[in-house]
Amino acid sequence: MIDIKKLRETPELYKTACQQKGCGVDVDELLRLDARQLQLKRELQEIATEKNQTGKAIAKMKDADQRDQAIERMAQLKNQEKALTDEVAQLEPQLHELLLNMPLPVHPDAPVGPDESGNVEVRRWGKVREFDFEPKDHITLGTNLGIVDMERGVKMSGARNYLLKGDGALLHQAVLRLAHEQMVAKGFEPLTVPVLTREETFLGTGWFPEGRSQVYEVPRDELFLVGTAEVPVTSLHMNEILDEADLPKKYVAQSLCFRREAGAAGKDTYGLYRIHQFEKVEQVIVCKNDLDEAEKWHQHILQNSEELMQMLELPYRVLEICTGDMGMAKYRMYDIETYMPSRQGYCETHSASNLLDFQTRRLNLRYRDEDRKVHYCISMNNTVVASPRILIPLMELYQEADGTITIPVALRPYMQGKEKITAH
RNA sequence: GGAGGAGUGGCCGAGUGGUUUAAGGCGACGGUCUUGAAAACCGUUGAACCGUAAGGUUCCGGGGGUUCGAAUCCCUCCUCCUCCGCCA
Repeated sequence: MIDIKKLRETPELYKTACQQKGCGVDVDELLRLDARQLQLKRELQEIATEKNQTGKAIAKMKDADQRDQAIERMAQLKNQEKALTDEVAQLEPQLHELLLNMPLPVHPDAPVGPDESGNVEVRRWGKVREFDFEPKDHITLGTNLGIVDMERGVKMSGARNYLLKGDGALLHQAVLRLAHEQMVAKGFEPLTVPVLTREETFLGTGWFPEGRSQVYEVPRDELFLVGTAEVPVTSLHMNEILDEADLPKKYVAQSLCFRREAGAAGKDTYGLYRIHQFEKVEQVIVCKNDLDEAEKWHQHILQNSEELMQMLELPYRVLEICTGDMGMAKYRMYDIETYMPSRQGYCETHSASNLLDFQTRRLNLRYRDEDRKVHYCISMNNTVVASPRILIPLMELYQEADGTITIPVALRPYMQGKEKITAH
């Protein structure tokens, strides 16, 4: 949700944002409805004032005629009020709809571009391994080693489902545990959060209405399965006013994530890349409303994830996402892409977004500063690691000619010191 | 799943249709006093919106209704508590 006051002051800024992001709404229409709505509210307020006064007067009236007159006046006022209220009731959902779909203007340095082709590579780390044998893909490797089972996953749950077994399951847990421990060591507060949450958490974090089709519903209980812990973690303090002294809130949460992948039919159907259920360690920071400070934390959460990739010795690159590819809610966004041999390139494994006060406005998440003034917080988030997607580069880059997989040094403590995954 | 009870400001808590402008207390903040502190006393102490301002409006868990008038009465949803059942 954008700030309607800012929109009134600088509509051009928002028209630009709509253009740059290739989404959004008719700004002039929104302003027209907003002006009408303000006018109606003003008139309603005047009526309410007179109603209040008249109501109080009636209580003190002794004269019956006078009293009847006042009551009749009240009836008139109520009729007027009804007419205006009806118009507001008609106007408000339209206005709300437009506001919900109004994109957030971006950081001045964010690259402008129509789609992913406009994303800008910021840096690369690590050397992509050159194989002196024909490398296998993660499914072939995993199936041969008995650590990945796609067939039975599909048997039980349909396409895009899988299961991990033995050292595969352990490797999955090992990555998550390493990531989680690193974040706790950096001072992030660990949370376990609900993965079934209410609609308002999805609306508040900006997943709804746009991404509704991506989310599994449990209609009987009016709950939804989260696609990321970002939803419950960012919603944690919704409708609260925090103390500035308690900011920033730095949270890390590991959770299951569920995605329907509607509209992705036929895309990335092979392997563990695009699947319905996975596990993710997510970092979320809620800080005060200061652009410089937010930028600092945004870089911080990006760096945290890069450090983990470096511990895992996986080659990656950092992309700054351009306007057309970042989504309406984002102010600035980086992806980390990790090299995946079977996909012959760098593929997204992390996404670091600074959303400014876009989510916090929807969530009504605020803080009180030293002068006791109330402001909306700024929220941002980044993947620490998501598995099994990260197992793709891990298995493929660490494979040996004999079909075994060397376990990265950083993960060995989480796998009973084991160095290699072999068939048995 | 069944049966009861309850939601009022940062917290506790009064308020069963109109002098409520939500009493009173606690906490917090400011002041007086003090070398400093404590105590005592005095004062301040929610949010959103409209308005240049004065001021006004809305909010007593959410939504709807009754009434000239609702924190108060009715409906509904949510949340919490107690007991029973089930359960990792």
